[in-house]
Amino acid sequence: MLSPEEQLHIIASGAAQIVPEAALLEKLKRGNPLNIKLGVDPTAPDIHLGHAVPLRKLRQFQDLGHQVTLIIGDGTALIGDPSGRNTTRPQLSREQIQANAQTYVDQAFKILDPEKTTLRYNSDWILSLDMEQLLKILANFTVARILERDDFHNRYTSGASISLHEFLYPVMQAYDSVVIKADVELGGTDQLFNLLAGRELMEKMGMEPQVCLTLPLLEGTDGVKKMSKSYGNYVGLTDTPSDMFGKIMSIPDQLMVKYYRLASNESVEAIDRIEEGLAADQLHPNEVKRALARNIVTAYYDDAAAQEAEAAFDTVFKNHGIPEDAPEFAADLTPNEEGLVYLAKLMVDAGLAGTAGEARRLVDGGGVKVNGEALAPKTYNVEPHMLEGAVLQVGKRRFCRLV
RNA sequence: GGGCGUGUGCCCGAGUGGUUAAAGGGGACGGGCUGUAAACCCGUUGGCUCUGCCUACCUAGGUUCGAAUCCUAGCGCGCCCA
Repeated sequence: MLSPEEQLHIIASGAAQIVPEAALLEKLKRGNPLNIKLGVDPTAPDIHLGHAVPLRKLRQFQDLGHQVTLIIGDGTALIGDPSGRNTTRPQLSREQIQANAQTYVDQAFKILDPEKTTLRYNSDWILSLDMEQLLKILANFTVARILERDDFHNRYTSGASISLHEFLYPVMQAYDSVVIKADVELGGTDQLFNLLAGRELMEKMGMEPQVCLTLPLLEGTDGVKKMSKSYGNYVGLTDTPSDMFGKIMSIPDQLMVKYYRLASNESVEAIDRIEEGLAADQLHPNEVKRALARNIVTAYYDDAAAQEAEAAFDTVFKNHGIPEDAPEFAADLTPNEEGLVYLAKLMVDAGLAGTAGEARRLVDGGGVKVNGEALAPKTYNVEPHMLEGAVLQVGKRRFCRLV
């Protein structure tokens, strides 16, 4: 068992803020397993590394001997978290919520230790509250307090609508903490208000308040915007090992340590050394990034998969070879009257280009290769024998084997 | 309910009757350099077997030889008044 101070060092790694840190140390010093809470909205069916950040932090707590309560917010989802929104969220149907929750849980247990995880659905207690109980809870909050929230404040002052039920979201999330008697609650930095509401409510209801731990938002592979499916800059937990490896290799160098802390399985001690090594120019960034990519692939698959992914990566990008798992396409090589095959259309059919015009432009830009040989500009029609069993390549990463 | 304004390509944003498939920027994609990073340089960015044709500047009509540009109505958005 690590000392409370050592535990705190690990817990604080990568965290944005711990409110209040002293209280967390106090709790750790008692030596009992703490109850760590994370509430999730069952709205996002595919999880990516960004969603996984708090899950990884929970896992660290588990590895330190603590217990986790994962709350599926199927009750609060009926409200829809107004965080960061400037409009009211659509309310999801019960069936949709149920399906999303299951997908989420399946993926979450790739990270969490099931032995130390309690799974709760907050509809169990939220939807059975009677009016008397609800009023008692609501009496602990003031309108002014709730309006302090940035998003509510902005919407209120700008004249946008706020439905009354949205006011209840932070209250219900806070009530979750009361029900499960949370010691610590995790969330993104945008969740701080909700987490603090939990702290306040517990205190007002005569309980020891929870500690709030926020985690930074993880930037996506572009290194600028937060990781999100809609920005197309995400690394999905169910991505293939090769994709996962390649996407991680493409992140900007400055993000490597952050990814290590928030998205990898590496020990905090080792990450501290890597950070120092990079700062002192003693470690080569490319080696560090490779190790990071291996680590993350290993976390979601295994060692062998990581090695294969790295080898495939080298084949394509270091040795400019052709990957073994290139998708195959049964091309129609029937020539036209001139005895040629219109390549631009074929590329569209094979999924290598969106339109024939784009394919033509790619050819003109020198981005299209047949068996590793770049086509000359204007080569939109080629002789059929050139394509038989050939490998078509667009750019560095798109391949297609014709069969 | 009344008044004013605004609506352009993936996004922002010029253009205000005629070489306009629409300046400029961002993003994205391709090439070079490299560590598939960043930075930098170059190119592309409506569709089509393309020296041409077709479709486009919110939608529907209209004026005109000719409209993204003018007119009318509708829709969306913004501001002001009630």
